[in-house]
Amino acid sequence: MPELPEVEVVRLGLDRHVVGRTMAAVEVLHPRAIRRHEPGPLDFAGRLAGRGLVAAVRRGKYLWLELDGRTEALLTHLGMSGQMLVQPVGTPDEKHLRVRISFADGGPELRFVDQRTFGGLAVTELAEVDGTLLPDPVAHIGRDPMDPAFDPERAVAALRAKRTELKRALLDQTLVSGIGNIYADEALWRSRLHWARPTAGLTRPAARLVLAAATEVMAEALGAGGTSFDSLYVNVNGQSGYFDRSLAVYGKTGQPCPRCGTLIAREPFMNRSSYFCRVCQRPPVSGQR
DNA sequence: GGCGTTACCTGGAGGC
DNA sequence: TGCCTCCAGGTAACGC
Repeated sequence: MPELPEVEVVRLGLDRHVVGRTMAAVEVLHPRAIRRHEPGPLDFAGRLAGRGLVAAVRRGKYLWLELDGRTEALLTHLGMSGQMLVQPVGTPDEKHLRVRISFADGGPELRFVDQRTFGGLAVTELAEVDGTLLPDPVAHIGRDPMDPAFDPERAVAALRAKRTELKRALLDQTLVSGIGNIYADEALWRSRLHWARPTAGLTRPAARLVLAAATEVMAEALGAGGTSFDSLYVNVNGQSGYFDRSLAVYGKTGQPCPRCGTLIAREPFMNRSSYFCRVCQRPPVSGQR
């Protein structure tokens, strides 16, 4: 599942393979893939054809390609299963190919492939927010820990100001962006905090600890090329990352905790799952978890 | 306004 | 073999 490290790997690939090139034609094979581009497929294709790509930028899990003139961008969110692939012209279409972008130089084309269609593309306006040029739909997203302007103490304060469960706050992209279910569970395990711990009453050191752990685990994952459990997550060349070999708790139900040996537990959380160690990560007293 | 819940979507895995 | 159900989960819309 693409979270911050996986999206950054894709951004690096786009920066290398498509920035500096001019789009020639855009083919939308599934309208849902551009559902956030309200004027529809014809407008989407028309606004991209003939335009140059000048930069590949990311905030959290959002990724965009700035268009020449720097007033618009091709915005992407990979959702759960989205891939941005750079493929030689003539390569057989992927089963779930949604959008194809060909280039004026006749070189490799850019393909948006998405099995579950939670992801999508849109052409959006760019506007300056807090000194940074952002697509409109990204304006409310907080800075991520890889952002040079990320302010850890501001994030600590925002986390402690919430009145909810700790994991729910970690997944809130308006506080700190880029953290998804996998890295939230790993960060909580590293900081020995239970996912249901209330943010109210969370000490400043504890908040610093869990945010530092999230930053650390995502940096390690980036170094490993991202996390992959199946063929759904790949970089622009179609290669999977291998950070999943380093995960301590995510998806490890029934396996021993790498720290104490207790079997890893799984509990339902927000229509998904939380993986944790019942001994290392003591549940909050009032929650009886 | 803040928080919690739900819909969206597809395909693999497992049970019967 | 075929059918059914469950599960994966990021985001936005909705209700309280």
